[in-house]
Amino acid sequence: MKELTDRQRAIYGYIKDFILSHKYPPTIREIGARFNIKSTNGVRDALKALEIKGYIKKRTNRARGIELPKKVFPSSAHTAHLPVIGSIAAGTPILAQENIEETLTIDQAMLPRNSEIFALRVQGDSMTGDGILSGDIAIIRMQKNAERGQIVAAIIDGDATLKHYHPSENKIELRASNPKYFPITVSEGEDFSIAGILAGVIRKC
Amino acid sequence: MKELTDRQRAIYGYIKDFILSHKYPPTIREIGARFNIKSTNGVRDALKALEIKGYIKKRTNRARGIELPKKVFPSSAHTAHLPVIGSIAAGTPILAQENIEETLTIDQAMLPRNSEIFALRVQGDSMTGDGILSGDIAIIRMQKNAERGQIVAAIIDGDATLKHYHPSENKIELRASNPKYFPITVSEGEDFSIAGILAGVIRKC
DNA sequence: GAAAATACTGAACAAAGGTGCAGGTGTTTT
DNA sequence: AAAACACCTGCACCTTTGTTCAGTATTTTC
Repeated sequence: MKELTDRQRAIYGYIKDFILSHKYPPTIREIGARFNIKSTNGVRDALKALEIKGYIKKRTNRARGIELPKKVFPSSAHTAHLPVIGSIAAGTPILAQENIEETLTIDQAMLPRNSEIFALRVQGDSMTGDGILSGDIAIIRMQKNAERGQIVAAIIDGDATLKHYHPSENKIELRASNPKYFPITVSEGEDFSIAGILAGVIRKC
Repeated sequence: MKELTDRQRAIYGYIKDFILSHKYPPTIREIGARFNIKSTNGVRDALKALEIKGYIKKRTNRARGIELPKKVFPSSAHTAHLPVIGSIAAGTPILAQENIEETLTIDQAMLPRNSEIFALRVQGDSMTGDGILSGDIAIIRMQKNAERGQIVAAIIDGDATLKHYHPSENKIELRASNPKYFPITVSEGEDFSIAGILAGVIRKC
């Protein structure tokens, strides 16, 4: 990649920061205002140079048409944004907007591929035996079924809870890993479903 | 936050995905084209509803003027890349290239500010009492000193280990949180140092 | 059963924002 | 010395894009 002049580097940096913080590119006139360039054409010359040198791309005749090549955002290629669910509002789908507490960005290497993921803030100490503490964020791979013994995010009566899954002939046992809690037994037909299985844990100390 | 109608949710999802993949918001006409809405006003009604319900914001009279609240769209500027240390090669600084196993990208919200960070792959079950299992990645904030009881990454004889820090007058006790391990006692002058204190834990199941 | 909200069509208009042309002044390269 | 480049002014023009007005039909809410 060709060297930039000081002026070009400053303008390029402004564009990059602008897109990162605003989520949309600046207009030619906005760039001009920032650098005291009175004519739109002054900016266009700079953009032309940046495009020739491969730092930006332009969609012609499009408002806010500056694009950066993907490699400028290394993270976006290898990171995933996943919604963190606090509690689940009764009767809503898990990923409904009102359940989303915040969004977390993590490395895709941390996640299983080709699957839908969300994160659940853990409340309570029922799973301390598996190293899952209250306040941890559990990463959940969405799936409707689970195998015996796996840790599942189960929805019971509209509340989400992490437990070991132990199905038997006509009922399902959900076991905590902290011995002070008794297993929960769910009969078929009760308001119960599996939201997904545990794929990871994140804790901020 | 108010419930969305199916139509509104679909349009909202399109806007979100569009911004995520393009780094700029769609125009009213682009949304209309996607949903076969022939009049710009059909889209505007939907956007008006989304704005009233708090899902989007609009910059009036601005091209591509749809914005999402921050929590929906974490900026990729807010991610950090941190080196993951497996074992520590004898006599090398922790962050020496040969110690770095891989690099992890995580949300800066997960990290303490204004401090140097690295990550350590945990070996062994000595800290299970604190929910730290073998294979977990411990996030360490680099600092030379620690307070009594904190979990520190300690370097003893060139090996890194996580333990509770319990200094006394002329020796330092490093305690595991798994009762099957005895405390390690280090006298002053031994080859011992604190690499940092525990700031987080990440586990891939 | 009326009022409000949802979900559009269609047309016209206005502001925002990109493009093109005609220059100008230095500095660097050939 | 000529050519090329970096960096700029000023203005006109035109496309893109947001806004407004008028109207229709259906569903939801009170």
